[in-house]
Amino acid sequence: MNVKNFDPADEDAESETVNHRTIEGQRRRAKTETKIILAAVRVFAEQGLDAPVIDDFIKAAGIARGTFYNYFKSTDELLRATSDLLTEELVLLVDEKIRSFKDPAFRIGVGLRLWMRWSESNPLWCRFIARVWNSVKYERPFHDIREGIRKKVFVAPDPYVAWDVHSGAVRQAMYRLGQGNARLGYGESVVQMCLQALGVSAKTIEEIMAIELPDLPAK
Amino acid sequence: MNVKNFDPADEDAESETVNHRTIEGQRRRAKTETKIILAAVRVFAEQGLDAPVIDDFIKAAGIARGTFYNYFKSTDELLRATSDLLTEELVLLVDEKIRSFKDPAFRIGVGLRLWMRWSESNPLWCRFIARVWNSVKYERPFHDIREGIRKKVFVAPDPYVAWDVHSGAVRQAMYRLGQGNARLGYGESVVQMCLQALGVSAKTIEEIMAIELPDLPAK
Amino acid sequence: MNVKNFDPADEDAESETVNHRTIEGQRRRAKTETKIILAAVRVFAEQGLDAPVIDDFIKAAGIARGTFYNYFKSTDELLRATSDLLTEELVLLVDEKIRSFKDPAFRIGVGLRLWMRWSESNPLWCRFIARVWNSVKYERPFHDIREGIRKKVFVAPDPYVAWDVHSGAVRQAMYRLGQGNARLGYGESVVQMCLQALGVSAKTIEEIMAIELPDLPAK
Amino acid sequence: MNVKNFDPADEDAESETVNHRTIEGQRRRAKTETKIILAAVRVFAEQGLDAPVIDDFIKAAGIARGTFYNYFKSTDELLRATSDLLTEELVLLVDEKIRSFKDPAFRIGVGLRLWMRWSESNPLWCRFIARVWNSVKYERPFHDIREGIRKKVFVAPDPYVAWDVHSGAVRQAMYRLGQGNARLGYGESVVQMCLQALGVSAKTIEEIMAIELPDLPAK
DNA sequence: TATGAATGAGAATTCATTCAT
DNA sequence: CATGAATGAATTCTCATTCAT
Repeated sequence: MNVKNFDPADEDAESETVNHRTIEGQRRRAKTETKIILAAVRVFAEQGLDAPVIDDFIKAAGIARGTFYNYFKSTDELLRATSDLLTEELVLLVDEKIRSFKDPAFRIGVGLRLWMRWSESNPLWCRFIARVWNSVKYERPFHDIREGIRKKVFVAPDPYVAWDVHSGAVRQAMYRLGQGNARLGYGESVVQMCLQALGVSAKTIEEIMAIELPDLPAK
Repeated sequence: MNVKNFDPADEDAESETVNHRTIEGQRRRAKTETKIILAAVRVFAEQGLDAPVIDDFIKAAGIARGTFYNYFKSTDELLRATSDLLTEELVLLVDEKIRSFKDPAFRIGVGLRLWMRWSESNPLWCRFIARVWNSVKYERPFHDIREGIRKKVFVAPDPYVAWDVHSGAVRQAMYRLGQGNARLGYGESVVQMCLQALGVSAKTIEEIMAIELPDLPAK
Repeated sequence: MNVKNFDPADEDAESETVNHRTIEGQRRRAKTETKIILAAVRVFAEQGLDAPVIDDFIKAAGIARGTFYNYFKSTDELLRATSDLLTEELVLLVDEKIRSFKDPAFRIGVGLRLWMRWSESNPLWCRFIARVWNSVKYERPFHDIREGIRKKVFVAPDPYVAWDVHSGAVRQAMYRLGQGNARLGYGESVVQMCLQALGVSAKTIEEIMAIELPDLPAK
Repeated sequence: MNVKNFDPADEDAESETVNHRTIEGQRRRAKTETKIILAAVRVFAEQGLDAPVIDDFIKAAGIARGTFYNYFKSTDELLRATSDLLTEELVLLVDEKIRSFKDPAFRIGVGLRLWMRWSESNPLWCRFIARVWNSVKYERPFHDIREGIRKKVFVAPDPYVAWDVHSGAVRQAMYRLGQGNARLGYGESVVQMCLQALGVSAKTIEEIMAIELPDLPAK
């Protein structure tokens, strides 16, 4: 999770990102490309981001060496595509479910609860996402945090610090879930502490946690 | 004083020679190892943590190809050793400075302030530590957090979640400082938010932040 | 004639192309493997069986460094493959020529005479075979020996001992011929003594030695 | 087992060899040298003759790298020394026990029986000896064979062929015993077949096998 | 003599990339 | 588009040998 830099200028980054994603989504349905990316998820999750070599991907995908180069010029490009695909789905889903909340604390809180629920049922996904964390592009929460600070819903010296603390905590939670040794209810506890970190009052936290979550579609 | 053996003839020239050789050997060994690690710091600084190859290290250290393998089996092992050396120093320093605080909130808070101050003047060090974060052995803060929760100084569902949120936030701060684009005072802000995350009251946070830090020895 | 499928449309261009690619690939693969092995024979001949390094083989075969590893993991594996190729030829030849003899003594005797004649004109081949002796798979002679003992044609406590004595003697003969300092008629003498070792009567030995051998194809 | 060449001139080789051995035996008592050689036996037996590197020997012997070079210039020199030491003991023993037999068939037969008995209780020794076979210097049996042929005790076209067949058979027996899967009485059977190979009559073989062997000193 | 750190030439191995089919 | 054999630069790793202590 990375806010590119400390320059608060690019307000419209979000809409562009969404647009980009949709188009990519279309193009990517091509059978072979999807096959490669899906195989890549496993490979990256198992071996990390630097270790795997092209051979690992083609074996996992069951394609020929040359075929790989018809789709990706390097493992790095594949990594980016994989990361995009895996994030896209959840990001769109979460953003849609929380659109109706006006209070940024509720958007952050409920959004994170949805995120954690998804995560808890996909350790492999967590392992992957924890590894690529700093190159994942997902800026909505940052904007919520900024808005929350402006509206005194959150207590923080500035939105960048708040974002780092918040996203760092979530990333570590992803890592933990990826290891598979988190206790039951771990995700909800993480959400509570993240809200507490943002200075949300105990009462509001309680309200947020009481909201009944909508069902997520199965992965 | 305990004299093992009354007969001085038993300690002949041979055994003294052997002893001398052994000690001398150990000294030389330690010297070379340090030389390699110190050179590695430079190399990692210049090239990043993944790029350098063994050739880079031996050139920087001014040693022979084979000598490298007498000490480390891979660049990864070297990275680990380097990190250990770099961490050890700060860990000892911090632990010593905060020993006198009885309140775990103060130990965590002041300890983290010292940690951040050091970090802010060593971006390279931050890149290192962010990279090897999950294999760094530093358990004192976890014990402080557990104690703090028990004593109701901290508010958290359980110490493991609190630790994940806390350490995740710090790690992300390390990453940010390693990038070199944090604003002035970033470190102190991170500390405040970490304390807030642990449920420390605003007043206590203020007290902790008001404590004048001792000077750290220059790196 | 069996036509699997009546509808010729099922076999579209794609599958034919794939099939063609596969066959073509296999052909090329076999060609390169043969090229490497044939070059290896020369290299082993010039340098002996232990000295040559991978570089020697790739230079002799005129292939790239990496290509070698597409076929063999080590020089040892190459040695084995080379020996297999070289043995196979003679084994098939000998077995075919002696098939008509009903008496195991004649099969062993004539087979060995053919083997020795071939050996005497190929010292290099002898060095090879002596080197890999214990991993050569050639079981026909053992079966002949067992049958011979059962039929009282051979005199031996048990077929395993007989086989060890017999094969040890032949192996040593291979070694001798590989050294290149055997006298004229050495091979025939070895055959006589091997038959004598198996307890064949002088008269039968004489008969076996009197048989005119068919020509062997030139190597 | 190697008779250097086909030139029957060096009649006095034996006495020189014995003399040489005795002197070597004295020199070799030096503690460290013996330690190295004894360790080398294990190493060679386990790894073969080409595979082991100096590191293997110094680890097995528990000495320093440099110390090795105070005694041997190369692994090859060590191999020769090891081979000499291991052969020497048995060779002297056997030669002494059979000195009284006037008939070369009895010398060969009883000598081989002693050799096999020793071998059957030392699989490690067999493995080693099988590997170095062709560089072991032991010429007494060759002289016996030559004498036996001259005296019509043995039936063979010439002593060199007889020697090859004989020594090849024994070597293979060493290999078999080294594998540890020979049946009880294997050694005696090998002796019988070796005598049969040399054309000794069934009756004489029986006599030779009936001789009660003297005890061998424990290894 | 014994030690073991240091050496560096040389050998083994990997792996991204090309390309004819 | 798919295939997979071929490539060779880059890198890793081994190991006999030296030498100061």
